[in-house]
Amino acid sequence: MDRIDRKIIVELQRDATLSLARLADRVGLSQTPCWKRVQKLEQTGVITRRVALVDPQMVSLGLTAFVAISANDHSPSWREAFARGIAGMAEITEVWRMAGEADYLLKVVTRDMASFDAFYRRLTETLELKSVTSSFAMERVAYTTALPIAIDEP
Amino acid sequence: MDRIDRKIIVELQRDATLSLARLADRVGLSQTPCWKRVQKLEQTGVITRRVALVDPQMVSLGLTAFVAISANDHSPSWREAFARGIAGMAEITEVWRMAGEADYLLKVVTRDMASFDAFYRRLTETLELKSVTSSFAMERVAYTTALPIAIDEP
DNA sequence: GTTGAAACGCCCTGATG
DNA sequence: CATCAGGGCGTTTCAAC
Repeated sequence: MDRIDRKIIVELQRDATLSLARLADRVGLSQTPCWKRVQKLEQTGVITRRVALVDPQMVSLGLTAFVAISANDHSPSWREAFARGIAGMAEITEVWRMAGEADYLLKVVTRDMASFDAFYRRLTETLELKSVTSSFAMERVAYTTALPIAIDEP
Repeated sequence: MDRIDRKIIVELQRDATLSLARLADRVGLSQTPCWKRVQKLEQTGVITRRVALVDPQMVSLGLTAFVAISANDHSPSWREAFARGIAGMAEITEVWRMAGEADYLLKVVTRDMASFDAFYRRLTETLELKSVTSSFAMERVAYTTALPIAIDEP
C-alpha cells in the first residue's frame, strides 16, 4: 500500500466509473500495472464493492433518524436476538456498537414520520430494549462515502 | 418511476458493476429499454454517482465518531462560518442538521484517538460552538449505502 | 515498472416490428 | 416494449523490453 495505491483509492471513491486509461493517467501509471493494482485492492478487501448512490429525496425516503439503543441485558443470547432482529429491517442502514451511554446507534431511513413510527413499533416489539432514543435529521448538509485517505502520510 | 425502475435501483445499489445484459435480465427487460431507464435515472438525479466503497480498517481509519454540536448562536453568519469551517475537514464524512437537542450531528472518521483529538482541537478552534459531545463507535455491526426501496408499494 | 497488441465483451446507437 | 445488427470503446491478457 503505497502512494499510488492511495491515489487509486481516492479516485475510485469519488468516481468508480472512471475508465482504466483515465485512472492510470491520473495516478501516473500505465494501464497494465494500474489494472493489476486495482485487482489487488479488490482481492485483498481494501475495495469492498462498487455501488450506485441514490438521492433519498428522489425515492421518497426523506426521513433519516439516528436511534440510540441500550440493551436490556448484555448476554450473548440478547446479542443474537438483536442480530436476528435487525437483520430483517431494511430501514436500518447502519448499526454501530458504541462506547458510552448507548449500546448501539442505528441509522434509520424511512419515507416519513408515519413510516418511522411503524418501524419504531416493530423495533420495540421485536427486541427487548432498556431504552430507545430517536433523533431526527432535518437536512443532510454533507454526505460522502469517501474515507479521508491521506495520500502523503502512511 | 415504476416497479422496474425500482428494481434497477435495488440492483445497482447492491452492485454497480453489473453489466447491462445481466441487469436487464434481472429486471425482466431487454437491453435497450433497460439502458434508457438507467440513463434517465442518472440524468434525473435519482442515481447520483457510482463509487467504490473501502474497508476503513484496511486503510487504517478504524475510529468512527459521532459528534453532536450545538451552535453558539443561530445567525446566518454563524451558518456561513460553519459551512466554511467543515468544508475543509476531510475527516467529517457526514453532516446532519438535527431536530432536538443538538443542532448538528457529524460523522467523523479518523485513524485513532490521537488523530481524533487533533481533529477535535481543530474543530473547536475553528468554530464557535456552545457544546460538543463526541460518541465513539466500537464496532461497525452493519453498514450499507443501499436505501430501503420497496419494489411493490410506490 | 514500460510499451504494443490482440481478443473479447460490453456499451451505445440505430432500424425494425 | 422486443429483437437484430453494427461500430467503437474498454477491459483483460499476453508478449517483449
